[in-house]
Amino acid sequence: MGQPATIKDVALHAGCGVATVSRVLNQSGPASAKMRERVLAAVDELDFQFSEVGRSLQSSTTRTIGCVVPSIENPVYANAVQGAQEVFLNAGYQMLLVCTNYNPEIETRAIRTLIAKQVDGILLTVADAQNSEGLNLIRSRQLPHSLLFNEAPAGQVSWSVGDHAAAAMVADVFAENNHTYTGFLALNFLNSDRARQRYEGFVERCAQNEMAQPVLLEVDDDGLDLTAHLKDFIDDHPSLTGIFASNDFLALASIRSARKLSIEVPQDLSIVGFDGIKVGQLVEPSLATIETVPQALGAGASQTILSIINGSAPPEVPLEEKRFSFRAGGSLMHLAAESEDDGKGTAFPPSNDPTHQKAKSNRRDQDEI
Amino acid sequence: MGQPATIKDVALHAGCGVATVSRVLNQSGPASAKMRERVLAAVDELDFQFSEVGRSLQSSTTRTIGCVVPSIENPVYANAVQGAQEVFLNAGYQMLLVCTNYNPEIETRAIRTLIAKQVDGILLTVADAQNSEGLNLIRSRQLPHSLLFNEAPAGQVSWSVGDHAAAAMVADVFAENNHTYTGFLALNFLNSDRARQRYEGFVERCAQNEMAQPVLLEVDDDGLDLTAHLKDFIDDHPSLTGIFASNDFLALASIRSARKLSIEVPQDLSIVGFDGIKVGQLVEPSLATIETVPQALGAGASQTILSIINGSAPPEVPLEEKRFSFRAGGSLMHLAAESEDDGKGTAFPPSNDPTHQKAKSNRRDQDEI
DNA sequence: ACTGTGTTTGGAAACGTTTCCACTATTGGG
DNA sequence: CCCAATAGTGGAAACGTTTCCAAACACAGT
Repeated sequence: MGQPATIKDVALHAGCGVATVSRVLNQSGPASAKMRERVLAAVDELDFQFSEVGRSLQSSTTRTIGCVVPSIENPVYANAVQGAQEVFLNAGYQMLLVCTNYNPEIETRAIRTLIAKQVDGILLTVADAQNSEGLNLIRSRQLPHSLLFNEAPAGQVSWSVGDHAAAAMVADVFAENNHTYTGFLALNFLNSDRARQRYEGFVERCAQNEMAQPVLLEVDDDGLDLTAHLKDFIDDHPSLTGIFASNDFLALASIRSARKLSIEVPQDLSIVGFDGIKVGQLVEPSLATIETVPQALGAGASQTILSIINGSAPPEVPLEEKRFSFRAGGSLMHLAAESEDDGKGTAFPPSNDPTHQKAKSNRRDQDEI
Repeated sequence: MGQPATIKDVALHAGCGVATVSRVLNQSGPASAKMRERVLAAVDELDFQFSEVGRSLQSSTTRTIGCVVPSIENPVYANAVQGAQEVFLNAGYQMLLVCTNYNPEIETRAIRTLIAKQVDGILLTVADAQNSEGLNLIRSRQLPHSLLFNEAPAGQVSWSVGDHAAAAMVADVFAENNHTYTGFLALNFLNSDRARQRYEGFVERCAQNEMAQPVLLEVDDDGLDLTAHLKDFIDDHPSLTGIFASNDFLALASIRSARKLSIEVPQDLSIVGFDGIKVGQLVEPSLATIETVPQALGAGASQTILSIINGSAPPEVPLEEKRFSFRAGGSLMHLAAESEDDGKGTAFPPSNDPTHQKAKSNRRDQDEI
């Protein structure tokens, strides 16, 4: 059998018109028992299956959603995409996935192709939400869509972590633990508006907490060897007691580099990460970090799109408190009240990590440590 | 503007026939300069873009590839999918992604839908390659496809790690380090033919190396708390000196559980993982593991599909030696030649991990440790 | 001026589906 | 026994594209 059977072949085989076949198979109209049987037999015989392409042309709907993210090597995006995929699949949609590698050109081209393929909606994380050609295309075609991880420009919906506030929470945590001199460690600072927002949130709140202005350390290579960078950084800023890494991998790499430099974490240096990836809880010391819920964000954004498509009420974006929380961990140390530059404070008992403990900005949840 | 413009609208606007528009835009035939200009102006005016749906119907090609994997939360699959996606995108194809969650029913339904959508090829990792309804559908339609991570049944191509041989290498490594009593730790043993093959390869080579028959420990929950399991396991088999975990997350979780039970890794217990995920090198002790190249496998499998589509020569699947290697790490200890059950052997210097070092089956590459 | 060549052009069919509409049986009631 | 409903059926148009083919046109050489 060469080409797959079409509805015409079935009609021919069953000795009826194509309309009848369509009605029987879609149960969309009357059909005698006799006809139904003959059609079903022919379908069975020919191994017939409707072509969604023909169907799409006629119905101008493809049951397909586009999904554009920077990368799925990052477990945060992987989780979000997985959550989205699941929601879509349950609703009878499949997902076209494009990874842009933070490259705006790929981003634009991909979105253009998705539009040409007439996807019913697009879920996307763009490099820069303020200035995205692809996003403009989507908007001008009024295609159902939702932003994910991007802060929405105006009064638009967006399923983002709340990077600004989360980073501010990190500043609070540092303050509660008497850290004054901190650094901010970022990768890909230029390409990502998310890293920038974390930086801003952190800096602002540090100022409010009367801490020193955080020092920015920007690394460019994706490799894991931060040792040289870290050494320079510490040498230049010897009074530093804590580093906020803009994601957990950077945080883990910092811990490892510190170890190589004989800097003890957390005794000599505290590290706080961002994202809350799974392995953070498996390592020693466990990683203090901002825990996020990427899967829930992905699922929520998908539901937003689905509700736009079928005109139902879109889900509410949860409050910030539901989107992130501080996860305590052994990589952060509580300093003595009068912070010393070289402050070896209270020993941190190993393997003591009250996982998933929340910090409210104005309380000191870490007291018992 | 309500509905998007079609080629007819453009023709009308430019005062010509649709054939001319098609020729101009596709540069697929002659057109006078005047006509070209008018058409281009109309396109600009109407913001016209071809509909891939109409095009697909006419050309019976969709420039879309289906990709079916168990999950992308697992970084191994995430890497592979990313590698595949990149190759496809460069070749002008987009990728429909479905995650099956190891559920054969979802797998079958997804493949059926992909076929209906007339994808030009399918890249897939099935739960059980010997017995996959979806795979049979694909085969009977002669759709270009390639297996990924599955061992191919007969003389078919398959981009797999070589689980059997890789697990055998782990047995060799244990033997070279004088471990005799080992255990095999698996998650999802029932749903995955990959875990089974690793187990078999490990068991067979252990026998060849005159080691004891490995003890099987199967865990079912995806949570990270192996402590109870591990305690029972060690209590039941006190002579155990090494555990082969069927993936790196399990290995890391084991290390953490061991720490909670005051079992020192590697002094009291050696752990070897499988996959070679990035974080394995960031933790202390660093994880001894089988390093794999998921991205390369994903890319290779994609190229296989593309070459089937356009009739060119398919790429060769690399030799097993290129697909995995042993990565030494601090979680594996070299025991004294006469292995003792409680053998506290030579101390393992912390932070000594010759990363990415290969072990040939018949040599003792670990000598210098 | 007219034929022959070569270049542009547009009409129409085809791809696989759904759906409207008109047509033919079938049935029930008078 | 006839008429009016009604259930069942199939032809045809439409969706947006490409491509075949015939028609129209321009132009050079006689």
